[in-house]
Amino acid sequence: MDGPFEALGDRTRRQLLELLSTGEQPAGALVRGLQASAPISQPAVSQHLRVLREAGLVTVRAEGTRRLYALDPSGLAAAQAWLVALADPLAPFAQPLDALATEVARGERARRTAPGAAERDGRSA
Amino acid sequence: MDGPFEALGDRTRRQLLELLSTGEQPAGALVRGLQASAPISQPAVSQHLRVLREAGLVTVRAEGTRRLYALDPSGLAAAQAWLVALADPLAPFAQPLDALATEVARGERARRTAPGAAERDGRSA
DNA sequence: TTCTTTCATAAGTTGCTGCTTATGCATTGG
DNA sequence: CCAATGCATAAGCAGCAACTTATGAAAGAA
Repeated sequence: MDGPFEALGDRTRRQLLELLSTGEQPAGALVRGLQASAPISQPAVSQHLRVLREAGLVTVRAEGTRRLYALDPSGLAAAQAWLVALADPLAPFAQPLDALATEVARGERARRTAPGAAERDGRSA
Repeated sequence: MDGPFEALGDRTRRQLLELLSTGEQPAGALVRGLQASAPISQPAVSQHLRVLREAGLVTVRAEGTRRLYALDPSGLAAAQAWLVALADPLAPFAQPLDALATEVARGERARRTAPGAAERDGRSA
């Protein structure tokens, strides 16, 4: 299991990504976040995070005794690129990443323009 | 197995979608298309097509004794919508389809307008 | 130091998923 | 009519993927 789509194929992992969409979070917070929906063990979450990491969908950063996870835009862009290439017959699957990178970059810029978006960690609202 | 991402999680099914990106095709052509890459049986392909259909990623149309398959844009848009919503903290997962539709539509237009000269103002990547 | 917290890994089990062969059901053609 | 083509479904099986409990390593607190 290596690709982004294989990682995205699991519901629990998608839920993890949704939790991370609010910003960088330690593994423990993610465990509690998932447990709010359904009973799951800490090792199970750790294994899911490993899959997401190897798929390039999240990044990890050690801070003290905690591991801070965050979305990896490049991995998400790769997945989006593939979907965009599918819908567009003009773009073959040679190097869809370029075309998508443009698309994503534009979205980024548009989003940065809007004020107020900086989250440190902390509990979700 | 019901969602689009579950369906996209399989490599063979993604290959089927790539084959369909060139346009509507009968099941038999898809079988031969896959068999060009790796040995696979006709029933296996039929089962994969069933999954894609139930996930809303492809549509079927009977014509005589053939079944013509085609990409289902709505299903693909739904998957894209989710990915875009992820990268955009401002858009919760309430109705991400609207926001994404806009984004995707813009990309479509941009691509159709200038096939090849995409990076006029963008920085190199 | 020892205890606690935070997280990853090891090992083992179970259920689902994707594959196969065999078969059935339409549609077309002789 | 019967045969052939095109595709779906049935049944069964092997492999993997996700889960569990148990354990260990690293960093801070007492």
